[in-house]
Amino acid sequence: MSVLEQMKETLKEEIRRAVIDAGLVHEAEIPEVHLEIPREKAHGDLATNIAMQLTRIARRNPREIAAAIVEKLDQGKASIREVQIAGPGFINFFLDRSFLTKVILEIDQKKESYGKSETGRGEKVNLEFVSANPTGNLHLGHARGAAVGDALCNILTAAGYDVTREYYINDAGNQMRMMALSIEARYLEALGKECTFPEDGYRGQEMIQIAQEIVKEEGDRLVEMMDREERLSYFQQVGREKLLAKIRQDLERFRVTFDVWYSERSLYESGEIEEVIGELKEKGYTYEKDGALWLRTTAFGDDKDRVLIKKDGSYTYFTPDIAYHRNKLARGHQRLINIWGADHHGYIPRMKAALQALGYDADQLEVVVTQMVKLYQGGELVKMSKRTGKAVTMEELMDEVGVDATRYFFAMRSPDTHLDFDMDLAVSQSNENPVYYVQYAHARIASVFRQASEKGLAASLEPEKLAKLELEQEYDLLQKLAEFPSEVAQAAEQLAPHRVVRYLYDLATEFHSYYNAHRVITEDKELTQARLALLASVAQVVRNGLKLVGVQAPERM
RNA sequence: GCGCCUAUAGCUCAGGGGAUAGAGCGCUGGUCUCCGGAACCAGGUGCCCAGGUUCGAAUCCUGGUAGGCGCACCA
Repeated sequence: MSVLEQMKETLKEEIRRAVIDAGLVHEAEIPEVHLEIPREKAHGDLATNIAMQLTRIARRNPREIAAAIVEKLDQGKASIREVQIAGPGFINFFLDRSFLTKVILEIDQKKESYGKSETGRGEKVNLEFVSANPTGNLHLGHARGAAVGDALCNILTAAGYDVTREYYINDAGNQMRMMALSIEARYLEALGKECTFPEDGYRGQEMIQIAQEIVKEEGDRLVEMMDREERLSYFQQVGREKLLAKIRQDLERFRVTFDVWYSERSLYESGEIEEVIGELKEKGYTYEKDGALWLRTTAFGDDKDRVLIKKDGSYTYFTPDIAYHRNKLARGHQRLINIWGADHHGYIPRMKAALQALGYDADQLEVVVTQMVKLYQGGELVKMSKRTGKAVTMEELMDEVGVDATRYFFAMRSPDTHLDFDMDLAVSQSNENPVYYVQYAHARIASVFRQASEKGLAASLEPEKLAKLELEQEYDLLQKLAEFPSEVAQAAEQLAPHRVVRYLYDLATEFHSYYNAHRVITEDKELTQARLALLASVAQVVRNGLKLVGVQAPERM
């Protein structure tokens, strides 16, 4: 637990005790004590609304209640410098400044671990994201999913969850055949043979490229292959490998890696699909109609029942997916988190229904839906079309915008905002671009340290020296640094990576403001050493925070 | 028609029961003998509409309106 968290716990306990001592209400009636950081600095470092919450039970006006509580409070116990009653009945606490310099020691001690917490208590969480079909390259929307998913994994891990990062490979089903047909057409085309492109084929450039590679590697020997099915199976196999390799390569460049790449096909091979159908039948949630096997998902709030086995005997996409989710749970994950694009959100109720039919709790599956991304370039909306395969690929995005800016821009917004991605802004190396603003804070500090070491100066952690940090802005910075672990924990609880980005931006703002107003390296050696210690802490937290969202913290830029 | 997401400043977005609703961009003016000006400081307008719950609503509920996305024996 961080120093701030410890202090808050102590203070909460102290408030509870004071409420009881004041004889306001019975112990069992006390609601949970909330401590919040007030927006307004004049309202102290921490505030509680407990007096207002108690109005109904204690049947007195909140300011009176607050006064009674304050009277019983032992201020020394929780590093409190001053207590005020304000507004409708808030109790505002002002912290003892010396307490806050402790955060510098804590950061120095924990280094890259500062920000971690135990709120997740080691709970096993499976986070599945991207999971794009191996039928083409990754695009804009996948990039958002990758940025959000990876940041969430990092944040949940930091908050003490045991996270498995997983990619589900849809390598079975119709789309794989379509992929093979598309490559076949491109292959024949590359050899100058007559062919018609399949109507719903994949028209992306990558298909042409793969076909050309195959021509290079195999020549025209596949044309001679008498058995077309055999040929298609070859294209399917090779296409899968090549496309998957490219996906993996793009993701790695984007700094995203997975613990598990789970193949849909393996569920066919292991018999788990048959198994799960058997289980659903056994539990009585299936029925036959029109030659198909249905799952009664309406029993769990879905709009309509869903087909498991089509009348041609094949499975719908849904069926292996049920087996897959069951598999993830069977592997010991208490919690499943999926990152899905908005175009799949209609799928959520049936998946939750299926899990309930299997006897699981609907809440064990949480789906973070990332809304659509609109790309703007030169002030114009960049049009995309799935049908023609014309779309901005993740690779192009990385080439043009860069990984840092792309990841920052996606992580910066709440997943459920409909995002306007301004490429000109993301590319611009100017003050308009928020990525550089945060990175610049880090580079600037690194620069100060280079200057300092030339002069033989280094940070000092001696309490007498740290006590020289007496400016209001230094105090604010220290407090901001102290909040970092709970910010991360909150981002984890709310599955909201943008909170971390927000925090970093605010921290950078406070730092830049401070840096502009005060010199770090001065004639006063002890003060210089103390300020260097403060800056080292800021740099460490910026680094740790950027790491969570997958953005680099440069020493120079 | 039904479902999900969204609606906050000119634009892009935070805030999601509490005290005077914030930030960036853009606009205007200012800071620089000094550690990196990709910086800092100052200045303006705003919670889609109507009801309801509450001591208190931008926040929760209901009903509208507008936009996005879904509504397959496709994946």
